[in-house]
Amino acid sequence: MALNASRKPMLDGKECDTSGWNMDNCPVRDVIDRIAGKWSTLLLGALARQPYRFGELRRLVPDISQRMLTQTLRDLQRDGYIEREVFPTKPPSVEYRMTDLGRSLFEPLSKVLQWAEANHPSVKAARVKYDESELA
Amino acid sequence: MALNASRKPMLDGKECDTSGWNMDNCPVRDVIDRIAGKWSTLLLGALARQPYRFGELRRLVPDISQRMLTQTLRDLQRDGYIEREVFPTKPPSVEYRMTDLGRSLFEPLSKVLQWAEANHPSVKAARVKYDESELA
DNA sequence: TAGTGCTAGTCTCTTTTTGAGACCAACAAT
DNA sequence: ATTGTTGGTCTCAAAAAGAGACTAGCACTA
Repeated sequence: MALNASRKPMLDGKECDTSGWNMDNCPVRDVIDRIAGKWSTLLLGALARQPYRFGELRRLVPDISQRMLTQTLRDLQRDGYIEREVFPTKPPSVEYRMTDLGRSLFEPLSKVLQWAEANHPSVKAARVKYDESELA
Repeated sequence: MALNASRKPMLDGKECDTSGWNMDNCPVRDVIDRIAGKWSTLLLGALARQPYRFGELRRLVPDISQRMLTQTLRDLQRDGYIEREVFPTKPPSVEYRMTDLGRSLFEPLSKVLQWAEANHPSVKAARVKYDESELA
């Protein structure tokens, strides 16, 4: 197959698809960069099921540091995906729960998660194949 | 609203949903952690449209360093989402194109991207609201 | 024929991000 | 009196990412 020499921009009518992504005026990056963090989807997945308290989330995701848990929760809250409520119990307890916006996001996001679970074997196979061809 | 005191695990039948996410035996994290990178979705979005060469991608995403472009492309290739083909032209040129697995992933992923574009105003509004309540 | 530019990277250095773990105050239970 | 629990913050070390110089071989130009 030859290298496509006549490479035109190919703006195929769909302006809202991936056609306007050249620079940083792109709103998609602004949103995606936040939910693309290492822990964001994980916490969103947990809170999509039910509300959790800080310590519960920490126990649920054992390999997250308190620092990143605090920070990620704050970022998710700032973007409006989760809510934070403080209860005046003896040691004050804090509950995190998903907002409507968060649930609306998690709908398409969960599809990606389901894809990941379903296609994990294919990805692992691709890695093995790549690594074998590399060490040659 | 009171703090939900009787907090049972609430394994509601759906085992494949977000119920098995407690530890690192989770295959979802293994897949998601790779496509959750800062540049992964961006490059996937570009290559979903058409194949591109290294320099073209660099020009398309001006604020990525060559280092991260190389590395991200390699990671995406290793997981089987994209292919790399070298053409023996005078200065050798390299073309990157999406695989069937990559296209299969991009189907649900593009839904999240569409969500991001559609709900960008809501997210920006949530940020403003949060920042205002913080500086108080 | 010397100079310049193009290709797709790599190498090194600096800056940013993340992780590990100590520390906090108040109150409950032992 | 000590220990544990709450939801964090703070500091320091390690890892990751960004910036920019550098490479080789060939084409084009002056």
